Amino acid sequence: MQDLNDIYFFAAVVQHCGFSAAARKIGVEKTRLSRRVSALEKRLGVRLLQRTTRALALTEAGQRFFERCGATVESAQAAYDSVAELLREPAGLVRLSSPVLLAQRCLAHALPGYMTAHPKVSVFVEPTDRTVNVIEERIDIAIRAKPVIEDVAGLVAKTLGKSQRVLVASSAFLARYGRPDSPADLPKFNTAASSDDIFDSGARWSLTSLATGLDNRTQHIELKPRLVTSDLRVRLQAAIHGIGIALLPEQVVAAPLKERLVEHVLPEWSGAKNILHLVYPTPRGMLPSVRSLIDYLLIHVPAWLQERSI
Amino acid sequence: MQDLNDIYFFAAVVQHCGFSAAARKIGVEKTRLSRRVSALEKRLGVRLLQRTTRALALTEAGQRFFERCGATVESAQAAYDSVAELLREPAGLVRLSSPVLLAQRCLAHALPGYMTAHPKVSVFVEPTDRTVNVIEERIDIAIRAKPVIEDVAGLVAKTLGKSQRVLVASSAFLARYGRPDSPADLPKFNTAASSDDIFDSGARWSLTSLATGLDNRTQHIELKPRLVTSDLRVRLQAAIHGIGIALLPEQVVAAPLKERLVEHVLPEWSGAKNILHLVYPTPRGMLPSVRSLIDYLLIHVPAWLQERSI
DNA sequence: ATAGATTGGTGCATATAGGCAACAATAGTC
DNA sequence: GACTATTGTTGCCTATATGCACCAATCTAT
Repeated sequence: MQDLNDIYFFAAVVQHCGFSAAARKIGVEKTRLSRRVSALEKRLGVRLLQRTTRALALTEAGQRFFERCGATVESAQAAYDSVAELLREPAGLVRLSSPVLLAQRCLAHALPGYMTAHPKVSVFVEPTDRTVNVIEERIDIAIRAKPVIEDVAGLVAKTLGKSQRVLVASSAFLARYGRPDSPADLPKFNTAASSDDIFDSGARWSLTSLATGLDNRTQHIELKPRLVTSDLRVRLQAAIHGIGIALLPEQVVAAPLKERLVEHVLPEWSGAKNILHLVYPTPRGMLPSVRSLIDYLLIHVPAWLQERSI
Repeated sequence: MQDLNDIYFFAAVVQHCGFSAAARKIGVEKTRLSRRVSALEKRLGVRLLQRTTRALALTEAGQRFFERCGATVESAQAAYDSVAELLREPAGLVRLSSPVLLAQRCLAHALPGYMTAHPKVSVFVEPTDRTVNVIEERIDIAIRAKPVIEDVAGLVAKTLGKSQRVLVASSAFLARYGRPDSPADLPKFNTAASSDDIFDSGARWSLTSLATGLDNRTQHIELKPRLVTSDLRVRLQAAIHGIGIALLPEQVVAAPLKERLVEHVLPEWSGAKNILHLVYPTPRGMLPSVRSLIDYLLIHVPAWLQERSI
């Protein structure tokens, strides 16, 4: 492959009818133009310009070459312009991953406001409860709800809020298998756990007593869950249909509790709080579109969390 | 303006899904690719690639940029290919200037053979008796008929043949004004001279005696011509119509002499021989098309001159 | 004419970019 | 699960390219 810069230099010399004129226009030394064009001719093995001290004329080869050069330089300029446009203002596509329920209940209401404010931005929402690989899956911003914020190199995390997790099960399940008296009883029951709860071969729930008093402490319970999935809705449905006891965010179970589809189990104990947070690649060279959506989410998601339950 | 090579390097990295793979494919050091892409990102102010040690993914900006890069690189390749095609074989346009009469009588017959042999070559013939400026007028090959071969820097000259120049005038002219007895008589007569004969304010004919003997020498005659033109046909017609005495190539006057439109004047004296020659720019980077036409002309024009009179 | 300004090109000192080797990090492998 | 191979990156040294000053040639203008 040849040197593409020489194409640009040659085109400039032709367009401005001379080395000196071109040098002044594009702001480089004329000696550079002279040498680059000479090198180009040498590599091509053809004279592109017939030059006397004063007159400058294209050869046939130069004419042909120049006709294509224009397109090349314009094309390159278009490439630069296209990213410059992304930098000037929020524009282009932003890929956002979010837990399924959050996407359905919060983002669905919050995003329209953002998109109206930034008409040139398109947003792609990937609703998933998986812990997505931000880099490989080309996600610009991931919203995650996990008990701990993982510290991955090259990624930045910002907390949006926290959500209590509580134990629930269906009335039918409790009627049939009884109720646990304490967290230590839980391993005797069928449970539906999150993939994030998995430790070694089993799962672990860290439960904290809500009761004010001496026993305000945490117990780590090892389980052999009957169902494991990262999907909240699946775990909720499992609880509703009597598969087992599930540990779910209180915002998620608020409505089912009200409708008596499930009821609290060990209500004085709660699971480790889920920390809802944003994750995005290091802000080196971050686009305005991504920046603006992060800023928007940092304001609106916590606000939304406070005024409603998910 | 930005660096066009970086576009190529970036496109290569994306196309081959990695720095190392691209480096191997296009034959450069991976370190170079790494540094060039980094520099490109720095100049653009955006991250184009999200890179971990193993995975490589385009950012939104990188995606946009890459979409245009392809076109740019292909366009550049097309530019190089277009001249490479001219170099591979005789092809493209060759611009040829020629004295008018030579073009009409010789080239008209000689060129078809050349063009049949080289179907990809187009020839543009500029028929003119002017001494064209080869460089400014973008002439690839000039055929000239002049007494002396000018040595212009950057141009090469090749002799095709010589043509005697003889003095002619119409019978009517001679009947009316009489005949010169010697070259020294010529200034008394009206004459039609070439632009090339002009010296200072007047014109000069250098006449050489053809007679074998002691007076085989040259006389330089200063004239005040009544008509001056570079066009042979105009001078010939001037002679035929009795404007004055003209000094014309013998091939040019052969037919008119036979038809008795003109007759010889001072037949034992002849003008300085015209040297018919090719002039073309220094063969540094000469195209096959030009080279082949020069070669063809060097063979066929002298041959044509020998077998016929112009 | 003569002088001045401008053209494209060249020699030399320097600044920059590229190549080699080594590096941390990771994926595959036995 | 330790090991190997490969990834992208960085330090250092050299080769290359650039910038400055100057040159011959040429056009312009008084």
